[in-house]
Amino acid sequence: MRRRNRITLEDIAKKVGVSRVTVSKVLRGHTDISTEMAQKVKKVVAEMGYTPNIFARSLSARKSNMIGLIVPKIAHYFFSAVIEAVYEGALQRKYETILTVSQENPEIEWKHLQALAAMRVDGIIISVTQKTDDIERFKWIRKMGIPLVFVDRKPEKQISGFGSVVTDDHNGAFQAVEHAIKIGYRKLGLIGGNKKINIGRNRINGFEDALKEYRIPVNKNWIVTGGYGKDDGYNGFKYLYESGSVPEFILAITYPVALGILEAAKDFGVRIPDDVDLICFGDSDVGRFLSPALSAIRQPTRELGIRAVEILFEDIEEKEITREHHVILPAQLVIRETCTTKRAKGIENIKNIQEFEDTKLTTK
Amino acid sequence: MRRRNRITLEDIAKKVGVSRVTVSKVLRGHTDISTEMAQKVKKVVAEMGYTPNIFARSLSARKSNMIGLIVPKIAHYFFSAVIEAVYEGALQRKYETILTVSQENPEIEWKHLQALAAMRVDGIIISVTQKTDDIERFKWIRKMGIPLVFVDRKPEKQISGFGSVVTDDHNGAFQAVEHAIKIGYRKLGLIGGNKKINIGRNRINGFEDALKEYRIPVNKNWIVTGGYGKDDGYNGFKYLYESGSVPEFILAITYPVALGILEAAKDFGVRIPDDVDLICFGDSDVGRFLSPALSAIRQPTRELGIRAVEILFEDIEEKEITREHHVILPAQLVIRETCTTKRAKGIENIKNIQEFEDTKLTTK
DNA sequence: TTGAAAGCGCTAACAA
DNA sequence: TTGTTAGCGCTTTCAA
Repeated sequence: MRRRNRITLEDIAKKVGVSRVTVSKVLRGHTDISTEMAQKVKKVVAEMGYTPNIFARSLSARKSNMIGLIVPKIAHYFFSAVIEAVYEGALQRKYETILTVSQENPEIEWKHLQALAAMRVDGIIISVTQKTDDIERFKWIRKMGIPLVFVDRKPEKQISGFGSVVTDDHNGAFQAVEHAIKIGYRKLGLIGGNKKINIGRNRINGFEDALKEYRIPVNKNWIVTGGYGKDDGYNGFKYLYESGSVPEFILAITYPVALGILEAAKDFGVRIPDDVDLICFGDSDVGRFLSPALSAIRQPTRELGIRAVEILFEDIEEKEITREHHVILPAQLVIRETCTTKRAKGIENIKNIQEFEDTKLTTK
Repeated sequence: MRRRNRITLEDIAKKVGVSRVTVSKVLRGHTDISTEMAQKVKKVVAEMGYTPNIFARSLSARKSNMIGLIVPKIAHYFFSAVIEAVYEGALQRKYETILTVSQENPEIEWKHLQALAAMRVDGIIISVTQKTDDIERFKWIRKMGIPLVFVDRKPEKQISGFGSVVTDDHNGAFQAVEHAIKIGYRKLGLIGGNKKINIGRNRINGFEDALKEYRIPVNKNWIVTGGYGKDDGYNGFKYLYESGSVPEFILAITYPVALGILEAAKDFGVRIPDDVDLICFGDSDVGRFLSPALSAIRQPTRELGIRAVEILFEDIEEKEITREHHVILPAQLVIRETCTTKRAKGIENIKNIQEFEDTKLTTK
C-alpha cells in the first residue's frame, strides 16, 4: 500500500493550538463554539486538505450514515431507475448509499447482507433474487436490529418486521390480459417468472384470474414459467414454438423476457405482432423505439425507490418497530404497436367487442 | 435509532473463555491457531450470529478493502455494463465496491470524491462528468495518496500519477465515417459531445479526420456539439432541422444521443434511415431491436471495467507509483439497418464504390 | 466556550 | 499457540 496522507484531527488541533474536541465540534457545526474559533479552525482544515475519517467517526458515534441497497441486476432499466431514486432520497438525508448487486444469486445476496451488516449500515433496501426463498437471512438481519425494506421483489413467505413497497402486479397483469381479451384474443400464454417471489406469483395469478373472469379456459401448455431474464424469454418462446402450439398473445413477465421473446421470434421467423402478439411487464426508455414498439405495463419505478427510502427512514428514526409499512403502487397499461388490434388469423371469432363485453361475468 | 445487536469480539471471547486476539485470529484465518480452538470459536460465533465491525477493523488495520467507483449516470447501458465488470473484479479480490453517481454534475462528483476519501477507500475508479474540467480535485486525491484510474472518460488536461483505460474513440468515429463515405454519403454531420473530455474530443476529431482523409469539406453547421444525453440528441437534431439544412448522415456521439435523434426525427416527420442516416457511439442490448436497428460503434464495455480494476490493483499493491498504465481498447463497427446503403436522394452522385475508392488520399 | 478523560471494536507487534 | 499492550481517529460525557 502506498503512503497515505494521514492528517488527523490531532494535526489540525496542534496547528491551531486547541484540542481535538474543539476541532471536532467545529467540523460538525456544534453550536457552542465561538465564531472566531470556528473561522480559524476551518481555515487550517482547508489549508491542510483534511477530511475526517469516516470509520473512526462511525465507530465512535455508533452510526454510519449509510444505507445499503441490494438489487439482483443493474444493467436493466427498471433497477437502474430504482437505484437512482434511492440514491437521491438518501443523499437528501445526508446518507451515503452502498449499492451491491446479487446477480440473481441467493448466495451472493447473503454475502452482501452480511457485508452490509458488518459495515453497520443504518438500514437496508433490498429487491431479492428470483430464487430467494430462504428467509433465515432476514430473520438474522432482524436479530441484528437493522431496519430493512423490500422494494418490488420480496420473498414468497411473509416476514414480519420489515416494510415493503411493491407494484400492483396482479392488477397490472389483469389489465393487460383484459385488454388482449377485449381486442379479441382467446389463446393467451405467459412466459417467464415463477411463484417463488411476489412479482412472479402476482403476475401469474393476475393472468390466470383475468382468464377466469372472462371464462376463458387456461391452457397450461401456454404458461411457460422460468426466470426473469432475456434467456428465459428466448427459451420460453423456443419451447412454445417447438411444441407446435403457439398462443396468439403472450404476456412477458419482464422487459428482458420480452427482449428474449423478440429475439427468438426473429430467429424462428415468427412475426410479432402479426403472428403472435405481446405485452410485457416493465417499460423502458427505448420501448417505444423497438420494432414493433412494445406495449407495456409500466411500473412506477421512481416512486418505488422514493417510497422505499421514506419508509426505511421512518424505521431508522423510530425507536422501536411500531408497525410495518406496506405500500402497493398502481401499474399502468401503455399500449403501443403491439396488442393494438387483433390480427386476422381466422382462428377465433367474435362478432364485435360489444358482444364480447357481455361474455364478461357480472357476478363474482 | 433502534437498539442494535451489539455483539463484539469481547463477547465471543468471554463466552469461549479466551482473549479477543484469539477470536480475531480465528476469524481472519490466521495460521497459528489450533484446530480445536478454531472450531470452538467458530461455533460460538455462529451461535451468536456475530459479524465483525468493518469500521473498527479498517480503522485498526488501516485498510478498508473497499474501492470507490464514480460514474456520471447509471440508467445507461454503457455504464451499467462497466459497473458490473468492476464489481466482479473487485469481488474476486475480496474488495467491496462503493458505487456513487455524479449525475453529470461536477459538484456532486467532487462531493463523492471527498466522501470516498473520507471512507478511506483503497482506490478509486472514475468516469468523469461531461463538464469536469477542473483538475484540482484530482491533485487533491493524489495528495491524499489514493490510487485512481480513469475509465472511458477523463478530463481534457493530462494529470500525472493516474492510470486510465479508454476506448479508441478516434478510430471508432473514423471507421464509422469512413463507412458512411464509402457507401456514398457526402453530407456528414455530428451531434453531441464537446471537447472538454476525451471521448468528445476524440470522437469529434475522428469524425473530422475521416472527412479530411477523404477530402470532403467539413461543414461546421452540421457539427452540433453539446452534451451526451438524450436531450442533447433531441435538441441537436431539432436545431439542424430548423436551420433548414440537414446532412444525409449523422454520427451520434453516444447511444442516448441517438435515441434523442430518433425521437426528434419522429416528431419532425424525418425518416431514418431514408431521409437521414445514422450511426451511434455505443451499442446496447436493444440496439438491434430498435426501429430501425441501429448501427453502432461498439465499445468494449466489460473489458473496460475489467482492465480498470486490474490497473487499479497494480497501483494499490505498488509501494510507490512507478509508472502510469494507460490502455486503449479498440472499438468495433457494427452495421445493422441504419447506414447499410446510400438512399437515393439525388444530391450527390458517385458511379460506384470502386471509383470512389480512388478518391481516397493515398499519401499521408 | 473549551478541554480532559474515557472509550467505540478491532488489529499489530511483541511476549509469554 | 495464546495473550498483553498499545493504539487506529474520532466522539461523548462531564468538568473547568
